[in-house]
Amino acid sequence: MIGVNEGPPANARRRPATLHDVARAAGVSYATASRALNGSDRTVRAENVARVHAAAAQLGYSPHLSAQAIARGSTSTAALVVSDVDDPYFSSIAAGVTEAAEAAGLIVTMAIADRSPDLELQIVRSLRGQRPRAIVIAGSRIAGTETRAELIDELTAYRTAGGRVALISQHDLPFDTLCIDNHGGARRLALALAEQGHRTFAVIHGSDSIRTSHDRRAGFLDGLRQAGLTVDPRYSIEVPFTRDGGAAGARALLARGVEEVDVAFAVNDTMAIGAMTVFRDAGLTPGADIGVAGFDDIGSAVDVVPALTTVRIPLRELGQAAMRVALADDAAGIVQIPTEVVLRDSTPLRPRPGRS
Amino acid sequence: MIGVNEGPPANARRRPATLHDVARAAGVSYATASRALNGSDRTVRAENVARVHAAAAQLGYSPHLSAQAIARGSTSTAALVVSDVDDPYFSSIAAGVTEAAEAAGLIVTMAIADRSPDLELQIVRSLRGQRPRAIVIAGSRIAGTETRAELIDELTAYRTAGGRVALISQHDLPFDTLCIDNHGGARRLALALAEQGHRTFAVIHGSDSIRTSHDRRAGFLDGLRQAGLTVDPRYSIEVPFTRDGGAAGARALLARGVEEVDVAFAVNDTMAIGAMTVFRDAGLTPGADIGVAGFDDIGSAVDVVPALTTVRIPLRELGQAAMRVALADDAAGIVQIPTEVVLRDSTPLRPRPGRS
DNA sequence: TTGAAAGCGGTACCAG
DNA sequence: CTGGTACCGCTTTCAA
Repeated sequence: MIGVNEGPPANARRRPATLHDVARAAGVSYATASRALNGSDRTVRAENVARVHAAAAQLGYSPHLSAQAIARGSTSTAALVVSDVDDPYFSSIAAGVTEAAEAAGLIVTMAIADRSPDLELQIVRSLRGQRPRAIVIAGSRIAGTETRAELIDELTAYRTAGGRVALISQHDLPFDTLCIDNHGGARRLALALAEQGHRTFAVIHGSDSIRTSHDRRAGFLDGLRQAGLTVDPRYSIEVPFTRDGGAAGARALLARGVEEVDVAFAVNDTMAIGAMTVFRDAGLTPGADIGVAGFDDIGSAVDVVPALTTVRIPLRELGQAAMRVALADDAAGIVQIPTEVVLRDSTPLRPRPGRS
Repeated sequence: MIGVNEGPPANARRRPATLHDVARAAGVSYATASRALNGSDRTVRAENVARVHAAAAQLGYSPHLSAQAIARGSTSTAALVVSDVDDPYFSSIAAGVTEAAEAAGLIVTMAIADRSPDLELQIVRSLRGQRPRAIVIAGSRIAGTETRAELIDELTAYRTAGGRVALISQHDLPFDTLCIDNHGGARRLALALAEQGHRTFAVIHGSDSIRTSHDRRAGFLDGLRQAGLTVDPRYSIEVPFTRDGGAAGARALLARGVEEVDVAFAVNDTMAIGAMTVFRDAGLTPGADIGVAGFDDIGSAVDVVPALTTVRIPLRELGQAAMRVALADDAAGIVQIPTEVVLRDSTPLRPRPGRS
């Protein structure tokens, strides 16, 4: 068939076939082979196309993407930065981002910033070298970080060079941003709970320097205020923004006496779930003795018992939207992602009897 | 300072700075700039190094990784293929893989095969063009897939060209593979449950064409056999290998009558959790009226109520090990990843009273 | 220690 | 429609 019979034994470690090899094997010129294989406008005789493809298959040719990138001046890569894939919040977003990227024919490069602004900056720097078509960053920006300015510089340089960036939930940076309506969602949650008759609340939250935590807490308090209610400062507990933080918050709450509390609102679902476990271990039945609510609606929110009342964020869609915004030609500015209150069994329909 | 003052307005869309620009700005030659910035052996006068670095910073220079890759003949990328990131099993693995890759200074490219062997093949093909240093594939291979041979071809070509591959849990392919001890883990689980006094079991499993499901079921039956027990075929239920599949399995079980069943073993945790929810909705208390056990020990296994008895796989470590194996110089063959039975509250310490 | 220049694998323009 | 060839951005001999 095709004349390829020189070379070392079949399974030796061998330099991958180049376009040159393919062209020679097919008996056509370099340029023709290129056109037949990856050319945009096909002006190659059918017979030659066939020969080239046959040769390529025979040789196991795979176009060198880096070489293409350099020759074409653009890559087929998009980059994603998350704080931690092994967290349902981020993994759902990552799934969405990846879907949208693959739909656009892009390979996605993922980096994990491990909740460290320093690492995040370093990652963006190194990612920039890849010349991805877009960079999507999902993470909980920490207020007043020193690296903020440097991150902005880096992203600005990237964008100036033609790159596109989209941020998830880091409002205050000058780039297209998808904002979750943390404040509004938490506010509506508070109103819904007040409507159910709950009167006494605890808030288990992270540091106010974590914007997300701050906004959710503020929104919740706002909602309560709207309903003519407040939270006793004793019941406002700051802990790490994690499952174990939520558990610690619940323990702190127990120590301060929890008889009065109708509902403990934890600013994210994993914290709420951690808290629920602690309450249960202390002999309380969540949803009966004490209500618990979270935020995010991660997958397992429906699998815990009782199912968790929360504020739903369409995480996967959010990820998709982020990549689409990044890839779009025109700037999107701030895109608000709506949230939705989901009342489940972890907050009883009525507060415990004997209350006002 | 450094003489850069031609060019369009500052924030226009501008071609990213090249090494050439940097060299000119620093007043040194192209080669010197290269050496100062990314050269391995530094034989550049300190003063020039400083000038070059200053110019690079000034210009926001970022080395073009594709160009480096092509010039050096090797990339700084590793690739990961998973079935679905938005699944705690895979996201934990992905976290581990990424950790190990970043530790090795590699950027990771992640693709999602969506549990489709076709897509998986297509992904590997396209990934090969990236010339990653290693490809790690985590997915549940489906027996007798037509694409199997093509996948082997593709990976073989990749490896022949100097690439390294590691597979997670797809025993029968001729590449380094990390195998989870599914059979052994399930067997030991069965023995442990038998030891607790349980006698009647149900198995909720996926299609036998899913290797993982098959092995776990077989192992479980083996363990029971060792304990002189069997599973009534009526209680062996085939459903999709997903959470909803588990739920469906539980419903089927309820329809067949569940009074006799001491423990329902679902071949993975998400299935078990789905089943547990169905049992509860049917008025049964998991862990009291019926035992439930799973496999994997995903993060939420401890947060469901009752906490789930399962077989623990060190998922994150598994991911790390996979990348390390892939990156290592010498072939590892088959690496067995041990599993560990974890008895929790979802399987009561003793079977219900009134049983033998 | 430095500069010039030959690649690396492809793309795309320009004549034939 | 096809072949020749000038790049793309960077690394790395090879001389100077």
